[in-house]
Amino acid sequence: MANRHKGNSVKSGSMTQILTEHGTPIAQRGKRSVREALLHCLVEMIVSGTFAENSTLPNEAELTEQFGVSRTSLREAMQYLSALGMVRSRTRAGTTVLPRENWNYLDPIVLDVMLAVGGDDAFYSSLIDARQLLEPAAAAQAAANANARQLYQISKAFEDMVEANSRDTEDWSRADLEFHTAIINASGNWVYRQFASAIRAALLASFRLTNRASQSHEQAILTHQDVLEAIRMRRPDAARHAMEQLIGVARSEMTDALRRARKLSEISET
Amino acid sequence: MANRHKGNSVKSGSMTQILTEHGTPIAQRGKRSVREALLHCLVEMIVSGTFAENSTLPNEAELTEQFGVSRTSLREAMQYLSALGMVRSRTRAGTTVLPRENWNYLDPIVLDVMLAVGGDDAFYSSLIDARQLLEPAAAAQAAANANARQLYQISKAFEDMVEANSRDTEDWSRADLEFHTAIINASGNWVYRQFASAIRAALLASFRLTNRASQSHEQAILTHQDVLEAIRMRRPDAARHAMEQLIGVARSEMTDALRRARKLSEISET
DNA sequence: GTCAGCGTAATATGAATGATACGATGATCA
DNA sequence: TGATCATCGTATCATTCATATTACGCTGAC
Repeated sequence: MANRHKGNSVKSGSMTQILTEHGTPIAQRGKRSVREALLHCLVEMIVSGTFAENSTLPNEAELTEQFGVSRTSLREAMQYLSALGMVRSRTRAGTTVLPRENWNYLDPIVLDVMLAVGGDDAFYSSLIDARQLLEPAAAAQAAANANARQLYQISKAFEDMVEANSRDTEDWSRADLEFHTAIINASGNWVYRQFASAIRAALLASFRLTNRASQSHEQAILTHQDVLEAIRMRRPDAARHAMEQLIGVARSEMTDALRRARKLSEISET
Repeated sequence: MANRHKGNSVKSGSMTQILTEHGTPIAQRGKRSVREALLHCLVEMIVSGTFAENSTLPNEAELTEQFGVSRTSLREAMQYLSALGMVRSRTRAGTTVLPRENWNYLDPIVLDVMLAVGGDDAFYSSLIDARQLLEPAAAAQAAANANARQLYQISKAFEDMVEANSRDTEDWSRADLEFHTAIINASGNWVYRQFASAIRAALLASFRLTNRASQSHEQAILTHQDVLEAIRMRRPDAARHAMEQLIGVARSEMTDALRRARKLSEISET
């Protein structure tokens, strides 16, 4: 699965041009701008290993030809990549892919690709471990410090969840996501806030992996309500505990889903 | 203090050109490349509030003129900024500064500027809160999972600290920093690893704020040793506890230093 | 004959300039 | 009020020059 990236290439005349997922060159992309499409493509190729860590990328001339973009666009995409800690360019030496430990995994683009490529179990368990550490602390801080506006946002998200309960739509996901984001924001800690994107990614992944029964929605609403009430009542310890419970459920759901997914892929391979 | 940024400007003829901290235009910068200098300058102006949140920057033509750089360099810097979540460009609408909650504070450049500009107390307390939450967890994980190479790196960093004890030089800081980084890396959790840069910044800040007496070095070595031993002996709970102690000390040192710094600035203002 | 040292050429990124395309904004007109 | 169009600023492309670093080759001494 790891090497199933979207960047295929096709011989046309003497040069090979890299194509996007729909078989169209980047030049004729859909809605996305050149830079966006190119960037996404590059991130994908790096994450998937087409461009391995510590390897040197083809030089700018080759890349512009392969992708069919101007050098300007390519270089701007490279600047973005270097801000993500994925590449480093030096004159004459070329552009090299940095080791993964330098990558900014919290960037939405990187996370998206990471989830799409399908990381290993360690990827998901790291994510859930981090959530179980951070979110209870954030909830406690929120209970201690949240102002009126922040409390409202949390409550609003919860009400949206309740309302979306019956019609099991995308609204539920959005509200759930907003609930957790609002609590982190209410914590008032900018470091915790940096993780909002990671938690967002974790939730999106779990939504995709687990097809929640609506019965489990009822259960989830109760758990979320515990968190909300504790924060409203300004009881940090209660909030922390309630959030620990909530993430505990999320963890078991996630591991179950992963086990199912793994079993499924094993069957299909035999 | 908030608006004391390095980007001064001077009238020369009909146009104003922005100068760097040494009074030299970016064009004649020292070692740094144009992009680096420009980027640093822009980040500084945004963090310090010269370009306020949600405000629209001058258009590219004006900026190129003010900074004395080409449009290429400016745009590449902008790409980097947009990767940091600090700006967003749209055709015709111009490029706007995004609200702080979107910024990637964990990026070394942003952190550097943040520390240089001198954030408020909430900035530092968030940092230390996050450390107290994350590092004990990372230490526990490291005790459980670290492989031989990772253990060696932690030990090596500790030995460097011991060696640097007498000569109270920069070596101590480097070793201390390496110690904490190595533990986080050994945790095997990529989410925790994203914090390495933040912790690095926190340590650098504390080195600058607190002029540790060498007696406190002796004390620090003992505390660090506790952590190291616990990890070596594969005792997660002990490692967690030892790290909690360590960060507790760091916290009190930091708050003391901040109080002193605040008092000092009050005196100098009267 | 081999290797150390130095100078130069080749090469890839860094930076500047000019031109064109595109899309959003806001004014104009029916 | 709503559709159309002029305008302005970013997006993209093409081309050129500058700069840094690598790599090659030359020379000379041991």
